[in-house]
Amino acid sequence: MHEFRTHNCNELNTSNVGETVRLSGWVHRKRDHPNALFVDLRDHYGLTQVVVYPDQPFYEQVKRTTPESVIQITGEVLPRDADQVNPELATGEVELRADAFEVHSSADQLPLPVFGEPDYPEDIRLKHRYLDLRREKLHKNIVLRGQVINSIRRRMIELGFNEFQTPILTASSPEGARDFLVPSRLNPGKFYALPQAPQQFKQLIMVAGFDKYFQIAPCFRDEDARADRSPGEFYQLDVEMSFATQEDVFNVIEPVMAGVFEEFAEGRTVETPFPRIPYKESMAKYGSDKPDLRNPLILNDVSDFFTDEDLTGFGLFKKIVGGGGKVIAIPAPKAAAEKSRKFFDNLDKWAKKEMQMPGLGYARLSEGEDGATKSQDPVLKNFKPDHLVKILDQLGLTAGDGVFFAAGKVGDAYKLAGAARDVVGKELGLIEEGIFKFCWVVDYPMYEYDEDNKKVDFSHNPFSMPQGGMEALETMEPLDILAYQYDIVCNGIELSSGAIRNHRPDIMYKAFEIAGYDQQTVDTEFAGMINAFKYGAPPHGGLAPGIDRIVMLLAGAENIREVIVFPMNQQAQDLMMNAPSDVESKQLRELHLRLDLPKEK
RNA sequence: GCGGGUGUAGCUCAGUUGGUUAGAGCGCUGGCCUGUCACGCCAGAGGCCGCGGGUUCGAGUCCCGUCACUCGCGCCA
Repeated sequence: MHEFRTHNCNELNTSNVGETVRLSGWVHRKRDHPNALFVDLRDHYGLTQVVVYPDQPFYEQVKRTTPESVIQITGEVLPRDADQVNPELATGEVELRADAFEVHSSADQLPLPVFGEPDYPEDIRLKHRYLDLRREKLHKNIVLRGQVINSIRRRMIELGFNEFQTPILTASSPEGARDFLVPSRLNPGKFYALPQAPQQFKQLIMVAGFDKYFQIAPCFRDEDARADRSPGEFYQLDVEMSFATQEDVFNVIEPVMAGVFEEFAEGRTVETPFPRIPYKESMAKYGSDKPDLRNPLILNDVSDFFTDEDLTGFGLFKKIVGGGGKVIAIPAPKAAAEKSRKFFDNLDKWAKKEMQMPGLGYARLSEGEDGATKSQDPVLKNFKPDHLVKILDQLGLTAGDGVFFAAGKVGDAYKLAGAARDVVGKELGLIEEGIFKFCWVVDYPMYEYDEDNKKVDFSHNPFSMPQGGMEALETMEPLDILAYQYDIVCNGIELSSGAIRNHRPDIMYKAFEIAGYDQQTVDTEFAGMINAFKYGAPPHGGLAPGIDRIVMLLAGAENIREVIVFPMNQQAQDLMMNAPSDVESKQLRELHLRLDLPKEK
């Protein structure tokens, strides 16, 4: 007989009755009765009920065994009487009678219970992650993560992609997010950077002629966390292919994404094909470049209705529009009829508090004595009747409906409107459930105006090919130039960003020139890549869907920590391993570093 | 860096207008119970009410500060 176990805890059934077997696992629950002590024994696979009778010499010892201790039971598999079968359990038709008992490891009082699935404090969960990971939901999420990655890998290999590993210690890049830096011992004063993504490497792999590449790649960015963004590190399905148009990339990746989601959908619908939404349209309709298409609400630019105060009797919005701003309406169908005034006031409060905006206007629509739709709320109260009919007509709203107004500078107004669209949709219960709604967001602008530095800068990825190529760069207004740049969005979560790359040195220099970088800067900052492109580079493109977010969606998790085995907290600390930590001064000396810490408050 | 929320027993939470000895469930310890499977019943142990200051005759409760966790903003080519 095996030293530890002959079966796992999800395995025994009526066919094993009469066999003498051995199980090892954790003490999940105990139920103490005068005639018998029941122990639910748990391992990775499941639960088995062990019954210990009082005539056993180890009876008292088992009774005193603490939950989560690791024990081993050897004994005979017994059938259960029909009225004692537990249909919830795979092993519920049998139980294991303990004839021998051994403790592998006994557990102290637990900082958090394993049994049950209520919420526990995040810091305790993270500090004792190994306990948290024993809990059913989290354990399942992590197993799912492994399965999703296996499925992705299988699909990519079947499509002829080659998986390579790229360096973890690489060079800092001036573009993009803040780098994690690693000091070089052998090169005093110089630093490696952890890759924000294997961006340049994958393009060089194309230049090297490997044609199709993928990698489940670790990426490192020293930026602050969000619910769907872990601090520090995350994984991407990094993909690049040669001689590929944007259409080719879509045709390869869409079935992979849809396939993976279908494989793990468990009854949820995956809508295909993914609609394609130009960036501009996405901003106008959803106030976001990651629209949640489960939400039926569509934004409406009503700025023009507020230009004439004689028609509106409302000066505030006129002022905003006159100053180049926008007034964006968020319809709230049936809200006036079904929700109280508090609902509307709370959204205004939310805009002020959470979004740190001046406020969110609203109007509730009701039927007046003459049968016409009216509003007693400030924004629409003094509208001339004809004018009111026009704006309500454009909004498609009538008595019983509500409407919110986000007003301000163009960027602010759409940002607030987009966020409000999410909140209103949720509050009104309009978000479709049990479905994955994907889209490609396409035609991102190549450049944007950087208000901070008062200059034109790349809006996304400087290595993207501008639509129209060199001619566009030479003839068009920079801010009007689009890029072959695309995102995959699912249920309002940005899953992936990608592009057809700029593989032509001449176009590259020109593109950087427009953003204010001279040729020499390009030559030094992107030396590896720009040099490579001078020796024959294939047209190529790719993308990089976020693995953690894919698993998060499939697991139905609200937070990305729920799909990461050992995540860090919001302050990018690993509470279990105590990272980051102080180091010995010897280590610093070897690295030629001296600390210059901020003064204690 | 900024804004919001939370912080009371090992864990989840309640705690009235500021008023006696701060409670419940789970867990723990002991006892009882003829087979449970979220077993049940009885008893017990367990509290720097996050921390520091203030107001007050009196603070878990009010005020100020601070810390921790978290959500968002900034940031994230």
